Amino acid sequence: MAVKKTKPAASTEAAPEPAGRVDLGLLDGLLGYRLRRAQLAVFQDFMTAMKDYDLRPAQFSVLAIIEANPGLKQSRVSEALGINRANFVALLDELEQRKLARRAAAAGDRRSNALYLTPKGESFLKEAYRHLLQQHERRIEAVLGSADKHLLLSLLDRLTAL
Amino acid sequence: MAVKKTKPAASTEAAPEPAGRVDLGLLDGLLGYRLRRAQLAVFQDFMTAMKDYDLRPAQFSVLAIIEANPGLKQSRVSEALGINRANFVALLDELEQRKLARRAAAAGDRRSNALYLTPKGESFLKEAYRHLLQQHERRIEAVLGSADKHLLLSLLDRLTAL
DNA sequence: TATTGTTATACTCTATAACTATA
DNA sequence: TATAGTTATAGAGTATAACAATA
Repeated sequence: MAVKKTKPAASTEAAPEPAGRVDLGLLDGLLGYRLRRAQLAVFQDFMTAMKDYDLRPAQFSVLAIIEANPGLKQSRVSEALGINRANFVALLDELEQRKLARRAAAAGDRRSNALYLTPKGESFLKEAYRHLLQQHERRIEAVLGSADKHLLLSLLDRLTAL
Repeated sequence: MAVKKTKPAASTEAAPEPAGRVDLGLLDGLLGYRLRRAQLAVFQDFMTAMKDYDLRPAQFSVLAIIEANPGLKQSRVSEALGINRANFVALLDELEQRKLARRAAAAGDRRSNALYLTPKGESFLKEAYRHLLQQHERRIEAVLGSADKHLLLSLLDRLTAL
């Protein structure tokens, strides 16, 4: 972000700047390492785009699942996202306090909660998603292109089935 | 992993099992979500393969960087891996206690530590990596194939540059 | 007996501030 | 003044155990 230091000064004492690039060694061929770095970069970009909405990836995913499956039981939502049901409680509490989602009585099972978006939650999610497409996914397609993005998605799905 | 429940029993009361699959909704097209699921699956497989070595991904990455860049300063190692220098201290402490890596005086700067693998660390890393190739990367190539794995690596690199 | 939502708890990761010794 | 390593601390994310209500 700042001005690039050219640092051409040839000093007399041994080079104070260590060396050129750091060699990744064995890490270079490991898929997990490259996957992690890419995932961190994408999540960072996601959070930058959602900063004004105060929405983290996990929160967005909960809203998206509820929107697509209104009335789904709490346990099924957390399970679908791979979130421990105990940890899901506080996550949902916050969305409920923000009036984006709500817990309702589930038909036929008084132990369960059926989850729904509030009208505010519906419009909030739609607008957040629109913004996400314009900012975040747009930046991704700028470096990948549409064809390679879909190619990447299919490659990732094969890994998820590991 | 367990036996697949066929559950063909047609009960009289309304279907107790909610529905078929959960719809991912907006999540389906989001690259970040798919990336995260794939990364989690790959890290899980990595940890399974490294269970007997008691080596987590971050620990492996530190050993790999030091092996490829012996004598590199502590701050440069943590920086190369994107690990906060404050958090790197305990990580390195453990590797040093296990006699896999060591801190040495850096030539020309008494503030810095130069990092090296111990002979034990060298052979430990080599063996862990050999096992990783045989178990972990082998399973990955089984679902991806060599060509698609390299294709995936190049796609991921473009994202990391976001 | 088993399941749903919940609380409590602990352990890992990550992020920031501040100290020390050096530069 | 600035940097390298360190400590302390706080916040997320994640995992397990146990409880009450209900099935």
